[in-house]
Amino acid sequence: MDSETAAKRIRAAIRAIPKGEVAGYGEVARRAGLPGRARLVARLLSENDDAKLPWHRVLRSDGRIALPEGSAGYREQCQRLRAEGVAVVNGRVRGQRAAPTLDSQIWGPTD
DNA sequence: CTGATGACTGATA
DNA sequence: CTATCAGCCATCA
Repeated sequence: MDSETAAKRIRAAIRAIPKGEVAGYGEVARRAGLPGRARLVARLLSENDDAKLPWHRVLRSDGRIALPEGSAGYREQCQRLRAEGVAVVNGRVRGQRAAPTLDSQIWGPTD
């Protein structure tokens, strides 16, 4: 599969994240059919230019904002998440993990 | 080809 | 809880 397809799948996976929910890089990559490509997802977000892409719903595996605290992107993500009803405290999303909340919510229990 | 780099992850102490 | 370390993948000098 070429990078174009991979990127397309990843964007689709991110777009599938419902408002008010969050997902981890690894989860997104896995659901995009690209297991182990968490860093690829990160690279895409760093280069993404699609305003329709809810990149702010993508967090690290520990439920933390991936961007460095104080950076513009960090504040942007925090703000957007809170605007969607996601409780963000000290750069961390309310909840111990990010992705697990999805699996049964978005993608469905069976999968 | 080799090594460095990054919006990463999991294991271990 | 934080700190280190070792994988991992794609890209680039």
